[in-house]
Amino acid sequence: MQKQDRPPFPPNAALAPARGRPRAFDREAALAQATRLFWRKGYAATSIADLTEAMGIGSPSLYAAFGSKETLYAEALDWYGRRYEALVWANFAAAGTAREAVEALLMDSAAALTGSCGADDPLGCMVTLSAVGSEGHAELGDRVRSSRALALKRVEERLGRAVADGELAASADVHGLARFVLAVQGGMSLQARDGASRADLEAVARVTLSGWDAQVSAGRHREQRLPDKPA
Amino acid sequence: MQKQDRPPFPPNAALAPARGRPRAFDREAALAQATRLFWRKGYAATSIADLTEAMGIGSPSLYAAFGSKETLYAEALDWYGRRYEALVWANFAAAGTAREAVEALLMDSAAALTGSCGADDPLGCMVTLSAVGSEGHAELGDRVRSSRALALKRVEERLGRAVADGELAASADVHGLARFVLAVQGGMSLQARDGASRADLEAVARVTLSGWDAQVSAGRHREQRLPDKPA
DNA sequence: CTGTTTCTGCATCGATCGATACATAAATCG
DNA sequence: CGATTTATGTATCGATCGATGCAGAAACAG
Repeated sequence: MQKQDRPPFPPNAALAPARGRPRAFDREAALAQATRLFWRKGYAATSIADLTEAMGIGSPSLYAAFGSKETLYAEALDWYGRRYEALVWANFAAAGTAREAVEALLMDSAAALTGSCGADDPLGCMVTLSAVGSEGHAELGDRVRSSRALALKRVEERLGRAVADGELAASADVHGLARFVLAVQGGMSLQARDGASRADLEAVARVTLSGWDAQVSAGRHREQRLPDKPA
Repeated sequence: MQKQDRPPFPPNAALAPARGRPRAFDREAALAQATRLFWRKGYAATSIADLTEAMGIGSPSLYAAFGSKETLYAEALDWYGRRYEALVWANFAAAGTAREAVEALLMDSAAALTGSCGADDPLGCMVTLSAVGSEGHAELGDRVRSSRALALKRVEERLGRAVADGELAASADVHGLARFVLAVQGGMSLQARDGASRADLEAVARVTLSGWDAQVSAGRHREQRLPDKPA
């Protein structure tokens, strides 16, 4: 129902002859600014006037290029994923063991969530902290919820593989462990937004991993001989 | 700058003769409805029209009784604390050991955050999930941040006492452990808002406590003989 | 050049935002 | 009773909300 940014054909935009007056601003840079603003203030508290000021364009240009506030937010979510997802998930995916994957996820999160990667990015994770689903925007809400569900699925899948590999006991609560890991990561986002430092969050990660190690070995002990908690 | 609800003198409101036309609505019930709405939708996404409809009053009555949207939100935070804080912190405070206190905190949170106490309350913690500080309302932001900081201080204080009692090793990272426990609780709020069940969150709590037990004993082991992780 | 297409800046749309003015109603005081 | 005080209901305030109309500018095709 809304004209897209440059028609979809030809698929290679570089070959499009670009009819009409060319755009006077960098669409990518403007989207980056919009993303940072939504990230920092949330959807409802960010006005079109805020956006046009941060993006350095007029409102007709914004609507011509991005359609509406809702579709701009959706594009901002996509851009955020493309730009930041690898910071937290690349080492997770490359790790040889579930233990190392979780360690990478939490330690990399401690850095990314406190702005230790990008220069002056907002604190915490835009997707984790987004409350757009509670603000009456069902479509955007589904989007962020499914992103968060995907993260849970990734960890569950990795832990399931660890069970298949024998790294984790077959009796391990894969779903509970996955929810636990993402609960810690989500809590790190909340604390980052309140000003926790990278070192603060790394301490959280260390405690988590110590518990992970001990629980896994305790689980094996329990599996072999102990019916109750060790201490 | 704003007339309070009934003058502060005499201090006992029941003895006040109540001059003028009496209020036609239950202030407490109206505040409860306002709290639920702010809790569910957040500050920015909740309009005065939403509030007056939910509270069943006209806007002049709202302003006469509560001052402004900001002061109403502040009162809602107070009311939320009075009404729900004990659900999560009473058993924590009464527990004989730090281990039992943390267990109580997380298990009671699993119930409260999923609406297993009140009938149809919103999901997750209003204070934990409040983003009002990022939405450009500094005063309210300080309020929720200090509430969250108080929770951290409570856990730190309890863990510090556990170290003094000998329950935890003197080498235990009290700050990191406290941040860890609250990160898990915060993550539980996020997952509750996404629809996680009480059983889901209790699984998270169990994993956390297993790790706690194992880490504490591992810490003691390390303190006594082992320089590295057990497994 | 003319015609077509697309983007930009100015002005502004109707709707809704948070917040009130005002007249009236309902209570107490004297 | 009238005088005073406070709350309510209607109607509305100026400001801002998200979103556009429109004329001119800047590129293309012919």
